Amino acid sequence: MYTETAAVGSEAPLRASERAYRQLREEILNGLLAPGAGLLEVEQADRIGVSRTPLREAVARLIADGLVVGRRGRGFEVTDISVDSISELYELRQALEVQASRLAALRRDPTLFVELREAFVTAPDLLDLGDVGVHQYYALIDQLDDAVDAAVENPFLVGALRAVRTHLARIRRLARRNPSRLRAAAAEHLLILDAIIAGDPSLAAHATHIHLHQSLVSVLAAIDEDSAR
Amino acid sequence: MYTETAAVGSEAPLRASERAYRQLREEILNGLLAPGAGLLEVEQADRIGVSRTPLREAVARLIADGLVVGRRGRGFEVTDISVDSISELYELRQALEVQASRLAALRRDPTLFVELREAFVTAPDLLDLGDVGVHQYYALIDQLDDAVDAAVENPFLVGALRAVRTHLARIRRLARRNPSRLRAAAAEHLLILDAIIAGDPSLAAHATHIHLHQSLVSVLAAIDEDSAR
DNA sequence: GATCACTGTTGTGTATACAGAAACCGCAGC
DNA sequence: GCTGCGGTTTCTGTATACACAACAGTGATC
Repeated sequence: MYTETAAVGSEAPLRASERAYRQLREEILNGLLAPGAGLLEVEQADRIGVSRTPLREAVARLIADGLVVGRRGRGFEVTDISVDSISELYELRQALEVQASRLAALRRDPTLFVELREAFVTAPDLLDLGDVGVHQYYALIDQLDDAVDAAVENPFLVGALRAVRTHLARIRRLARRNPSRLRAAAAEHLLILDAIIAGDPSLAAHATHIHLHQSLVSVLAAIDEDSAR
Repeated sequence: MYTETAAVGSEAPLRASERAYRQLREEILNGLLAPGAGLLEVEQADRIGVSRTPLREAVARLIADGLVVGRRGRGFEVTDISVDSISELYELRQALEVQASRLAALRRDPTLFVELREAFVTAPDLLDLGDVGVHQYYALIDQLDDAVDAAVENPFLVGALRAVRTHLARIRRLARRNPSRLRAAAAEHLLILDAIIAGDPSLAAHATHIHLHQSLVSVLAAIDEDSAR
């Protein structure tokens, strides 16, 4: 469920197992270690520069995260992403995010969300700024996620959401969204924010439902396009 | 280090780390290791009869399960269950089970659920049979859960549900339900089953929502009673 | 020419050794 | 009596050694 990551701010001398975990995780998420790639303990331990003991701990955490599966017999491999698994992930995501939005609308402190709303109003302009703008746009979404998480105040729910977002990050790499979708998404986010600010849980839930539906449709279309190309 | 391989025919020679994991998990779930109990690597490794290496792997998995938290500095401890955390868990559970019921209603093969329905019709009679009957009743609920899981056919969602059920098992120990609640629950389950059999996702969702609401109310009341006693 | 058995190699699973760090205890100082 | 400090002890984090199991390659047999 939630693999506790040590506090970020203080750069204490990182444990070897933590280093191995972060590096492998990073490499899996950004596609450097491709889905289905077979990994061997010794080989990876050697590469990362730690001994097998901490590497094993790292792999155990990755397995718990669902990023890696143990292989019958020998070694382990990076879990692969099928189109089916994307729809499945979104079914879970729907359930969690809808609930989160609902609870956020009930428990939010409006001030933070009002601020975020202002940012989202001007978000579409970011998309004219090229790659940097898109990056800022994604950062804004992360802020929204964080704000919702904080408002929800539920470790179980937030933990489950975090797990989903981990897998989502891999999917995002598969199908880069087009600007028109991002513009539409900004509008949808605005609607969700309005509902949360208004303290209307039902509206927040439905707005989130719609947003995720559109998101899934767009992701699947993008992947379809890519594979047809 | 010998593991009795031939003891049970179907049992493959269990790895030490797996043994340690199962034993610790079991002991946490049935309350033998109380919430907040502080555990030391060496001490536990010694007790279970494995070396520290596999024990550490087991503890890592327990942390991922959320049953255990690393302690600042030294050792680790069993996560404790507050009344707040029960409500929080149910907020997650709501989201997941409602979605699962909805999807089960869409995808179910009716035959299995019709069978289950028949069993649930006579379930209240089990409650007159004392402890054995109650046990059978719980087994029936497990069967329903399994049937829903199978029908949903979504590893992500089912995985999240499994995690929730793990924590649920601990809560069940805190507040044993009274027979009248179990009788009411049987009726609620019947409603859910009917909705799934009818292939009515919306009804299944709402029936599940209600069931879990009642379940939470009853659990909280039971705990309140116990603590007042 | 193909299949099977045997053996060498490689990799995992586990135990253990060692270093560094955090808690504990006692003592001195206020 | 309480608090701050240093030594001691114990525990964790990591590396390494070893045993067993799985795979691959070679040779023998049909």
